[in-house]
Amino acid sequence: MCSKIVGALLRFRIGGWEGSMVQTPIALIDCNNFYVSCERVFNPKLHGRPVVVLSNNDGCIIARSKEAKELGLKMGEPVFKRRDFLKEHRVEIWSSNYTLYGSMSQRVMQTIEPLVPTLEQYSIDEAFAWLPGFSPAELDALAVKIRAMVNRDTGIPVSVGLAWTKTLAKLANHRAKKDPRWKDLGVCNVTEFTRADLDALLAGVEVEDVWGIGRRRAEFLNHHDIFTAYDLANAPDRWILKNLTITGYRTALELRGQQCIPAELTPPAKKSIISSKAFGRPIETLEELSQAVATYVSRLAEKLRSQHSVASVLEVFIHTSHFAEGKDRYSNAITIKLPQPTAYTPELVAQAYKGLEKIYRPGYKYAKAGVMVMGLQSENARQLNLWGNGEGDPATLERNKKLMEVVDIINEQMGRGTIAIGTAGLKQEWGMRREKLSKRFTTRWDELLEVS
DNA sequence: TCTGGGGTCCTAGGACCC
DNA sequence: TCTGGGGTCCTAGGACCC
Repeated sequence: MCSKIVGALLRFRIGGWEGSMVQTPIALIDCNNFYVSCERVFNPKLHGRPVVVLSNNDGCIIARSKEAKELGLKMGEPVFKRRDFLKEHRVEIWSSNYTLYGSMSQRVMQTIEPLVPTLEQYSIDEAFAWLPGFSPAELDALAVKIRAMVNRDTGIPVSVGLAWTKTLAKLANHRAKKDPRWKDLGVCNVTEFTRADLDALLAGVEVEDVWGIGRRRAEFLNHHDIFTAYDLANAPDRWILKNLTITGYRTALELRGQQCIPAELTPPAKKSIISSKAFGRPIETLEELSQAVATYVSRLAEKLRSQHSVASVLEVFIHTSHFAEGKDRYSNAITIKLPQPTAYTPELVAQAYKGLEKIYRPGYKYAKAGVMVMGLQSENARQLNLWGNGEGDPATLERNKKLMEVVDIINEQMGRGTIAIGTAGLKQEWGMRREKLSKRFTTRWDELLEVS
C-alpha cells in the first residue's frame, strides 16, 4: 500500500514517466586502455613505457597507454604522420591482435560474472552490472572487489562507475579514470550524490564526453552555448527533442537521473553482418578483387551460421582510397535480393561475384571491398522452395548445411582458413599488413611456448 | 608509400496510393 | 493556368557507439 503511494508520488515528481519505479543502481566496469593492457599481460617489459596498438593494416593508433597519452598521441591518429615522433620517444608499437583481445575479454567477463547478479556485456572491454538492492556501502565494496579480482585473475586493470542510470554510470566511470578525487581508487560512486553534488559533477564534464554525444553533436551544441553535461541536462526538453532527436532526449533524461536506457541482458540477434577490410596494398584486377570478396563472404557466412541465421539480401561494395581525388576516385555498391535465404558459402560467393562484376570498373586502384548481409532470419524459419527444385530442394539444403557444419568445425579446431573456398586465393598478397603482431598467447600453445 | 572494422538507430524525402 | 492532403513504405545518409 505504502509503496504504491510512494511509487505514484515518484512518478508524479518525474513528470509522468512510466519507467521502473524502484531504481536499480548500475555499475559500468571498463578495462583501462584495454588493448595495451592485453599486450602488457604477456609482455611485462611494456609496463611503464609508452605503448600504442594500431588498427588493421597498421594504419592508425587505436589504443594508447597512459604514457603514450601523456606524450600527446591522439586516438585515431595515422601512424605515418607520427613516425619520427614515435621513434624519437621510443614508443612501443603493436599491431592489433583481436584473437588475443577477444579471449582476454572473455576471461575478464567470466571473472566478473559470479560477483554480480546480472551482467550485460556492452563491448569488448566494458560491461554494465545491474545491482538491485545493494546499499551504497555494498556498492563501494563490490566495486573494489571486482577491480581486485579482475586484476588478480587476468592482469587487466579496470575502473568502475556507479550510478542510477547507464549514462551517469558511464560518466562516473570516466571520472574514475580522470578525476584526481577518484583516480587512485579507480571507483567513482555517485549513487549517494545530492542533486547539488551531481550538478557540480556534470558542470565539470565537457558535453562531448557524454555517452551518446559525438563530435558532430558536440560542435552543434557548443554553437548553441551548451558546453558541459550540466548545460545539456538543463536545456529545454522541446529544444533537445527537436535538435538531437529522441536519442539525445534520452541522454538528457538519463543525465537528470531518469533511467530510460534499459538493460539488454540477452543480446538481440544481429540484423546485419558486415565483413570488409582495407587491402594491404591497392588492387586493380577483378581477379584479386574476387579473391578478397570470396574471403570476406566466407567469414561473413561463418558468422551467419554461428548465429543460426540465413540472409535474404546481400550487398557488395568496393571503393578506391578516401584520399583519392577526381578521376582516381570511384566507389560503388550493389544490393542483391537472394533467390532464397541462405547461409551456404558457395551460393553467397556466387551471388557476390555476379554483383562484383557489375560494379567493377578497370583502371582504378581499389583500397577496400566489403560484403554485407541483411534481412536475416532464423535458419529454422526459412521458407523452403515449395517446388523442391534447385537450391530450395530440402534434400540439397540439408546436405549443404551438413557440409558447412563440417567446414566450420574443422576451421574452428584447426584455425581459420584451414578449409577455404578455392577462389579465395592461396597467397592473398593483398592481405592485411600486420608487422608488429604479438603472439596468440591465449589460443595457441605453440606460440605461448615460443616466447617462454 | 602509409588514414580500422563492425554495428545500431533515427530522420528526411521520394514513391506510391486513395 | 491551375496541381490536395494524408497515409505508408522504403532507402539513403547521417549520427552515434566501441
